[in-house]
Amino acid sequence: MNKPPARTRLADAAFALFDERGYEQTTVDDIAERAGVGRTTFFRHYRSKEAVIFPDHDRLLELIEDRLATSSHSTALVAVSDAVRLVLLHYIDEGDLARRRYVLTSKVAALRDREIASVGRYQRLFREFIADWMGDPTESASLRAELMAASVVAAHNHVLRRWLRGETSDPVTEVDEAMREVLALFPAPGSAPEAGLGTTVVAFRTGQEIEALLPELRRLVEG
Amino acid sequence: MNKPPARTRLADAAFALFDERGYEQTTVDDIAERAGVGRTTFFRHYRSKEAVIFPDHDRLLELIEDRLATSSHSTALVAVSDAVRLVLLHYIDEGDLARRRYVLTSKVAALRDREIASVGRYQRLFREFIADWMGDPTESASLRAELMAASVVAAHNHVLRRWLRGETSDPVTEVDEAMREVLALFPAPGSAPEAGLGTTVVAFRTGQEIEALLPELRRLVEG
DNA sequence: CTCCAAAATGGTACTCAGTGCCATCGCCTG
DNA sequence: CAGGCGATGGCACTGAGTACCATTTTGGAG
Repeated sequence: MNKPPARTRLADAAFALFDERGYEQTTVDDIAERAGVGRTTFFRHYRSKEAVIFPDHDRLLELIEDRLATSSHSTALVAVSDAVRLVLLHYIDEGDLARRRYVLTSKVAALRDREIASVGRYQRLFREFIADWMGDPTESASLRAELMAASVVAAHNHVLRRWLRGETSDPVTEVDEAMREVLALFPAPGSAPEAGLGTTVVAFRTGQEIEALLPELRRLVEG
Repeated sequence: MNKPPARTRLADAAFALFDERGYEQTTVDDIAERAGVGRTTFFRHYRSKEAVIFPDHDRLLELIEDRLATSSHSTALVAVSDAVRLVLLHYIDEGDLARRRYVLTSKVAALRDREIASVGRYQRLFREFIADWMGDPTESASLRAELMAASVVAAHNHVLRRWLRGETSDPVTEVDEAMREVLALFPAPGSAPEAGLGTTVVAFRTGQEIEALLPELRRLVEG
């Protein structure tokens, strides 16, 4: 009966203690002691106390980066959807562990902040990728890239949280739907004018009659 | 010639030292010493080393909360735009200080994370406010609230960063424009049908003639 | 099985952020 | 002058994270 490797024992001990006493009330020494290991060994396996809870955040970043890298200009949006699905699937694979982490991050402000910061890095990747893809250095394009990245990440988080809370049993389908909804918000650049297929939607509020707006509408449509 | 208050001296000393040696290379003792005060006094004025750089993040949160609170159902979106403008104006008021902070957060990962976490709190406020405003507990509405909040915050950050980098001299106009663009992404639910005062016009870019769209436009306007 | 080298481990001492406590100083008021 | 009060400074403590070194364990190669 071989012991499980130290890394695993440490993670188990950490989560157990966090459940028992709370995150702040648990010291690294406590964790190491319960894992039957020296304090030094803890820091050798996990960069920090927080890192026990978010062990493979870096790997996840690489996963996204790789998926985005292997895409052509025409498949960019597919790559984005794929990358998002990849992240979601990673959490689902973790199963119970992800849910325990969620409980912790919901309670402990420091951990919530850390999580948000991680998400910020994902978002940055998406933003840069989308901006590159658009290729248009215009300020308006840049804003659109920012909005799109934010929406993509928000959609993912939304579905992920639903799954973590046990509000859905089919998160993958849901995230695909959510991504479709997000991408629908942002008209594919160039596709509408050229083919007459795409749809650009602009909404504003006014007191005027529809007929009074027709000239402006014509301008919008006919460019 | 009275000295400026300790709080100010501490902030000055901190920024000066961060510029000279970098953030991590500066200890709280260094800051206190240069400010000519005891270490205890530092922590009395700023909760942490990071807090010297983000002093009124809490006040900013309250500012947003207050502005959102003083709004009726029909002025919800105005409140959101206002709150965003409020935050932007706060940074602009800070002037050079905000720019120095930006330089720091661009260089130091820990500070960038902290900043992102702060933004996450703003976003949460907006998300909850928008969700309440929509009132619709549907999963689809919930997703839309999330997307909208993320977009609102992203738009603000986009313009703010442009101003911080000196890429615009009229950020307020830009943020208003950006907000209009964001709100245009999300068709206002129920606003058109209810009063007959406001008119929500939706313009599609499409291959069809405008006249062919009139029936649909009427339907949207007249509910 | 033995021996050796590399990897993993444990211990110790250190820096630094952050907290708690208590004594002190300056200043204002009655 | 006495008393109070807020701001300060010093001091000791906890706990995270780092650096270094000695020791043990492990996994091959012979």
